[in-house]
Amino acid sequence: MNELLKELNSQQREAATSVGGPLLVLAGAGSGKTRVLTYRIAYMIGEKGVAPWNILAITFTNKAAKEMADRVEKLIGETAKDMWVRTFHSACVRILRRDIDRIGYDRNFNIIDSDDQKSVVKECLKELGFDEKEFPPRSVMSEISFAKDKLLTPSQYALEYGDDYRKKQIANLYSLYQKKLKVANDLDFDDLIMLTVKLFSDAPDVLSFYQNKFRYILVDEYQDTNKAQNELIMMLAKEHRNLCVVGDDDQSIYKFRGADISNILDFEKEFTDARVIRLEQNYRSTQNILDAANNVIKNNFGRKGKNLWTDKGEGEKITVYKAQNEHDEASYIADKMYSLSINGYRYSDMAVLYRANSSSRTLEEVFMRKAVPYRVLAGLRFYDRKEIRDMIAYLRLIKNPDDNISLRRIINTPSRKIGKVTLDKIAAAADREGCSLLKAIGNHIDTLGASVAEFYKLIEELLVIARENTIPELIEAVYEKSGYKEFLKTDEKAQERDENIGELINGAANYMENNEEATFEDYMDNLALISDIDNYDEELDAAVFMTMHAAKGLEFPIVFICGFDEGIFPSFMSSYSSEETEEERRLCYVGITRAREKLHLTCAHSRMLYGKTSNYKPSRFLEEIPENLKEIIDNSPTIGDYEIKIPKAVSHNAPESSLFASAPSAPRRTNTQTFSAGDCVIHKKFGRGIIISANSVGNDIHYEIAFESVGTKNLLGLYAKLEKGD
DNA sequence: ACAGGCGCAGTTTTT
DNA sequence: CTGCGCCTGT
Repeated sequence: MNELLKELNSQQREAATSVGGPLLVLAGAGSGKTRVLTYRIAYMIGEKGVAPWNILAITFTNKAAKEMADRVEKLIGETAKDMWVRTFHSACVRILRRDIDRIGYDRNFNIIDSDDQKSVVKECLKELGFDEKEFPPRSVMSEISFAKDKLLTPSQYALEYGDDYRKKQIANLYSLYQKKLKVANDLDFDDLIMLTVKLFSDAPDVLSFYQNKFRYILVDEYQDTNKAQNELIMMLAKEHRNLCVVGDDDQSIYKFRGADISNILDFEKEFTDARVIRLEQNYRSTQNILDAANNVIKNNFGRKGKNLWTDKGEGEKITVYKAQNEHDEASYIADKMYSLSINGYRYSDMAVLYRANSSSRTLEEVFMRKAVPYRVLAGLRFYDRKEIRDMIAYLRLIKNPDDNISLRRIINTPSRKIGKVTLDKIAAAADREGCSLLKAIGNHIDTLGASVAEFYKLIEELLVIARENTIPELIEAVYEKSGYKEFLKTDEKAQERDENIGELINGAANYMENNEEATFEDYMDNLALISDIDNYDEELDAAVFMTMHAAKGLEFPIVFICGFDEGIFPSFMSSYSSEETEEERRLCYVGITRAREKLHLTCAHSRMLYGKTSNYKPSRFLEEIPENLKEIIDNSPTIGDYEIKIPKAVSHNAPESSLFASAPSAPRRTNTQTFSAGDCVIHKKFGRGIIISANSVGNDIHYEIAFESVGTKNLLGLYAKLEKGD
């Protein structure tokens, strides 16, 4: 154990070994936070004799939970399995499954996701006669979510905000929404937290059971907690007061979804005897990168204050590229990456970060054209795909036949000719008789027509199958007997969707293999909470594009951040309040500190947004980085250029090539020699090879070349500097 | 019940 | 410029 502690610096060691009482660890980016947490747990169990089952470690994502559990297990072995290392939500599900009946709910609840939430909100809007334009479902959802984050019930919300006309309406919607969920025995993600808090306050014996169980509590990413989550932790920690929270106020970037930075800022007020430890030594980046980050973030008020340092040395300057427009910007990035790849970097060492996902489009176009390998981390997650969500809705209805929300989703998917009129009839009956939709169908089976009767029979049949078969078999049966499989055949993406459902079945089989004791219910909880399959393929050698939000917690040797323009980053959406601008600045801090060795920041003089081209000023965040840390490459048009070229060209829709052919960043044609299939060529890095194919791409030629030493590569003539071999 | 056309709005996202 | 939601016509 003492050997282990030698691997920590003195602050880290102090954080790992201060076991009793409240502790706040302010862990700067790249300061070895996860290492401290895992060593701390190992130390508690190994040295202090703390029982693993007395430990609760809370994270936000499943990925983080899994990583922490794995690392602790590596340090101390199997016994680690007795700890709870869970996300807020999965811990709450486990608590609620045991005791939610104490507060008048059914233990067999289903968990719905935001897509279902939205359809319930829409139902509510319709029933109350509200206009979707005046009350966009998205904003109603987030209002309800904020209410729950603040632990406000519909009536408390109405009391608090009822003076505001709009909020009064929202309160009505919230109330109806809640009623619908309750009838369907569904909980949304926010309910999981809020109801656990309610359970703890209404049933003190349950609370004291968990207080006694979890004598040692650790919370990661504490700056991301909302009020409800904080309250939950405070209730649990109150008795034994062994609470260690780890976070970085400068990396709080989730206010928009309810994170309350005051939880971390006020921790010392909550616990006046709290010990505070700062981890400021950074093991990730060069000093120049850290100085840039420090200089940006110091413009924020209301922070705890921290200054990252490293013993790695200065490193390279930060390159700032001022592009003419977004195409030029993307070309710069692609070209730079290509030349780095020639100089020994792997593409997977490089990332492009941006403020909003929409930025990926131009990047993709340019990278595609230049044949620079990339992948985009965003897009649809596996469980968000329509076909998967439909299958899950069937499963949820089977698990909990009261689940009206799931029933509505699938009663006419695939089409069974059950439309609005029939559904309204069913809903009216259910309302009258105070039962679920499916029960109402059962009660009136003879009057609702053949297709409804057939649907009812289908569900009954599936309920039997669920009782007698394994989960993969059940999903298979749902897929076939519901007619979904047949229905997919007419879909344009038939094969892909079919494969996805195959993947769902595989996943279920895997889950059951790894969790032999698991029930259908456990599997469904797992589906609801582990909503993204980890398809991050580390092996694939491609540059990765993602938002700065998505990059939190990751690091790359080479980082490009694009869109450093006022209005883009910081986004004009956040220009109304200084609070929001500060959150943007924290996002900038997160982005910069992802880089290990080299950072490129780019802005563009003009860019097209929403179909309109306009001019932009460089981001204030660029100005906040001191001159001596930056190396500026200015490719923005001079005044003369700008007046002569841009307006005319744009207004006449000139082809891109005539506008930008002379852009200095465009690769210079140093070698106009071209080759065709069968020719022997020599490449500076890959050596001798034979051209397999040559296809012109724009004004360039795309070669597929079989090299003697490195195998087949795809290269572009303009970049590859090929010479004739013999 | 569904396809096709129009009009409008437009960050970030885990569970 | 997109994508989504509503409306209309079959």
